[in-house]
Amino acid sequence: MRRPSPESLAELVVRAHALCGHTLGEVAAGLGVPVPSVRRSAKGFAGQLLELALGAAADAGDGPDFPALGVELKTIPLGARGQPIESTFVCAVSMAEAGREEWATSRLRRRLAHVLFVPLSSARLGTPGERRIGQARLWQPSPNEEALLRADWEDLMGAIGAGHAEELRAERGAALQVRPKAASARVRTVGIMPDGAGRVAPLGFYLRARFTAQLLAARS
DNA sequence: TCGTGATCATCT
DNA sequence: AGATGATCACGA
Repeated sequence: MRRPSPESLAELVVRAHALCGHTLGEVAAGLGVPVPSVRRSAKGFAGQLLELALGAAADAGDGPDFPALGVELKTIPLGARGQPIESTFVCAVSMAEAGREEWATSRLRRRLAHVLFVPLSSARLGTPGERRIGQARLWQPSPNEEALLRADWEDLMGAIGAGHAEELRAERGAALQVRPKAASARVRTVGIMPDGAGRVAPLGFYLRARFTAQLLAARS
């Protein structure tokens, strides 16, 4: 089912471009993978199918999806007008270590160092199998983009590290935002309260749709 | 249980 | 309509 790993960036891009114009149903059939019939239960299906199709590592774990290339894979749902319509999950916030982590070695910076964005029609426009893949784009943050991400990251992690995670709203941040990221709203994990360690709701970093729209529009 | 893959459901 | 907060599936 899973294709072999690409040996170069060029090979990865060729493979991604070969998928352009095809539906998830077509790709799944080629790999012998069943397509979920219930949309509500199909969250994550697009990303996982493309991992198989492009030969991402089976257990990337904390590392990039393509370890040999240092590249991360992200799918981007597009609305009828071709614009991203959802934010993009990047990684979990290290709730317990928010005060000690540094930008240069941060999980978020590592994950966004080199990304293959694969746009595809939104799940809201059809069944999972009908979703159509678009033109992939390999991206690395420009100095400007990195400065923007860093400023947001330092602001948000600063607040979390100071014990203000519970007061953070999704409105905070220009390119990034933090939002709940858990199986349910009742989940708690070890984090930082104003007076020390405590139990807090886990958060995740997301790229705002208007930020991904800009980077997809920029010329390679 | 947590992190990664995301989208859903609802409120404004 | 767009964004926020909540939720679903899966593997280690």
